[in-house]
Amino acid sequence: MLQETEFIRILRKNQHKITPQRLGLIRYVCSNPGHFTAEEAYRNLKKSEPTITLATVYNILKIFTKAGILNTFESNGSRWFETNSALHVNFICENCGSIEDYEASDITPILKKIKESGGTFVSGTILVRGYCRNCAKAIERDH
Amino acid sequence: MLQETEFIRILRKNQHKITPQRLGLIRYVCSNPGHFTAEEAYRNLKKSEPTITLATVYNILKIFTKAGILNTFESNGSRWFETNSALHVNFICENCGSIEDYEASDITPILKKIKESGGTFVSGTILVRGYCRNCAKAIERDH
DNA sequence: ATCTATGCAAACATTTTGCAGGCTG
DNA sequence: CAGCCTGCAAAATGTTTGCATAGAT
Repeated sequence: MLQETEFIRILRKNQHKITPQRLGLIRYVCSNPGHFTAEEAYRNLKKSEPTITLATVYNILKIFTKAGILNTFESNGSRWFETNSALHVNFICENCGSIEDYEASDITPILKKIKESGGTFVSGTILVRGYCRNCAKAIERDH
Repeated sequence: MLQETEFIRILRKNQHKITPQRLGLIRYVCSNPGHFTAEEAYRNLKKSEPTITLATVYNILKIFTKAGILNTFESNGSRWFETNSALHVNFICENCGSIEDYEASDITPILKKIKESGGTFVSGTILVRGYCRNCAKAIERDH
């Protein structure tokens, strides 16, 4: 996987050591390109790194986020992570909690305004709430 | 204040009683049109309603949000509220924590895509992180 | 009079912290 | 082998819950 070596490169550049736990998380995010919480990553990492603790996962996730490997946002009482790609819409279903990505190519004008007023962009998240197709259908049926 | 009677109307329509605590929160949000947490609202409401508790504030905030009076999002470990206006950008400074609004007139195409795929829109939040003008300047000075 | 809302305290969930020992570079 | 990282336990933070009483309609 190309991304794996790229992520290692980024970590090394930022003077971070490549521990088995960190490598495990890199592999997890490379093979699970969706959204996940610390808890989910923890459960998954335990398979390859049985001694790992949640605190370590939080620690690693914070480092990865600062390094720009991950993007993070808060929703439904916990923090979510995703591989950091272009600014896009996270559509969160109010019923089943699923998170779905939508492209948002038309966002750049917003960032321009912020820069014009002297601000510096670091990261962005667009959260849209509603009911996903499946839940919208199910709710309609209940009427 | 025009909004005050409008908010009361909305609550009544949804079968919610107008208690002094709720009226206090309505007045707070009408006269403080920025962003606030439950804790901040609590501190403010205590002035006029000294017996109020945080739990009640949370309760009221949830009701107001469901009724569409408030919009809510999570950031920096806690939940934020704002009077629900058009979908806009919340620019959050990573350094000082300030939240600033930016217009986002060009968002509608995104919602269109969600509707086209069968989803139902409820609410949306755009969070952009970076450094506000003041902090960006200060950080630059430190070099 | 009815039924909902408040106030209180305790529970809960998530994230952070401090430190001793272990491992990477 | 120096310094950063992990694992552990405990603490801190923010939010929710259950229940008895008070209050709005």
